[in-house]
Amino acid sequence: MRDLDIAEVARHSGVPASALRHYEEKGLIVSVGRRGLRRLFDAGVLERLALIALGRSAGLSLDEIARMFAPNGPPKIDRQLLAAKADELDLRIRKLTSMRDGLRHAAACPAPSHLECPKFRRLLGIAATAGGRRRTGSARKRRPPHRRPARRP
Amino acid sequence: MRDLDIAEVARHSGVPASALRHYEEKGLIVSVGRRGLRRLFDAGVLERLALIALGRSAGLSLDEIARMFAPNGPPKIDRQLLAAKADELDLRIRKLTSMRDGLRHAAACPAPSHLECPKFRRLLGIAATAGGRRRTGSARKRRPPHRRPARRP
DNA sequence: TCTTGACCTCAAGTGGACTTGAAGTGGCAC
DNA sequence: GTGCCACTTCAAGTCCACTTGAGGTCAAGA
Repeated sequence: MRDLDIAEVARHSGVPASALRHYEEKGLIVSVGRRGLRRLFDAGVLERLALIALGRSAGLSLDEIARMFAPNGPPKIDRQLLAAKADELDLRIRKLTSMRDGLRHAAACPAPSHLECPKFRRLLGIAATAGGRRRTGSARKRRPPHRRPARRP
Repeated sequence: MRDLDIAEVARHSGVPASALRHYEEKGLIVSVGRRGLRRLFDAGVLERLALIALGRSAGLSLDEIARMFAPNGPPKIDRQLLAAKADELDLRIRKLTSMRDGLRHAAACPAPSHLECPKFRRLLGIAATAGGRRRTGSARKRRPPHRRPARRP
């Protein structure tokens, strides 16, 4: 199979060229050369992109996906990570399912005010406990703060 | 019930004060006065915050949630929006479910390379079609671009 | 009266995954 | 030979829901 230039890869995969460059920068894909300035990719990149799409829709970050790929070789998938992600997904699915059911009910509930409907109130409870801060405040890199000139009195 | 100051609301609701200020700025909650500088909230704000949490975990943006609240009155919930969000959730649940199953399989699959496993390859197909760009490129506000000085030859 | 410290405001930072703009470059058709 | 134009690079913009920092204020306790 002939190598594909970035436009061809974009066309075949549906991934915009800017995203492809971004993936390359992050080490998720590798170009095999150039034609002029233009990147050339091995046809195998399409499979790799499918794999990336898979990871993304499973909720993996690009960094996590990158960790699954050996530097240049074939994907070396970490089974433990996979299983853990599956469990995570399972939890998310269950939360979303109660949300969906609650929402459906709320959309159809005849109670004059939702706050008077016991089902709705239960939903509120679910949201409060199961709902989530997504940002878990974990290990965030900090940058030096900005300064503002002192206010004149 | 006595009015609550922001710290009390934060304590009772689990929502950080900075977020409460943010919500007030966005019009999601309203403070009923001040004690000194300190915001005071009606106790009803707690119910409202539960409602907000509900909306958030259902995938609504703060703006969407704001639209559900009458300027000052009780929540006026848009049943159509709710139903639509429920459908959206349903779709997401289904995607996540195939992902989860695929992931589980991949974690256990004995094939030497995942790419050789038919199940895994099917999963790749799902990811490619069902997977998603979340950013749908819809009506994004643009700001004037930046300029860079011309590069010297 | 003075100190304390939790609040206040405003502006800017943060993460993640890209996208966009401006200016430069080079293969290819003519 | 030359013009086109799709590519290139780099930096900065975008979205969203907050958080953070600096410096200011004031109610309450000592």
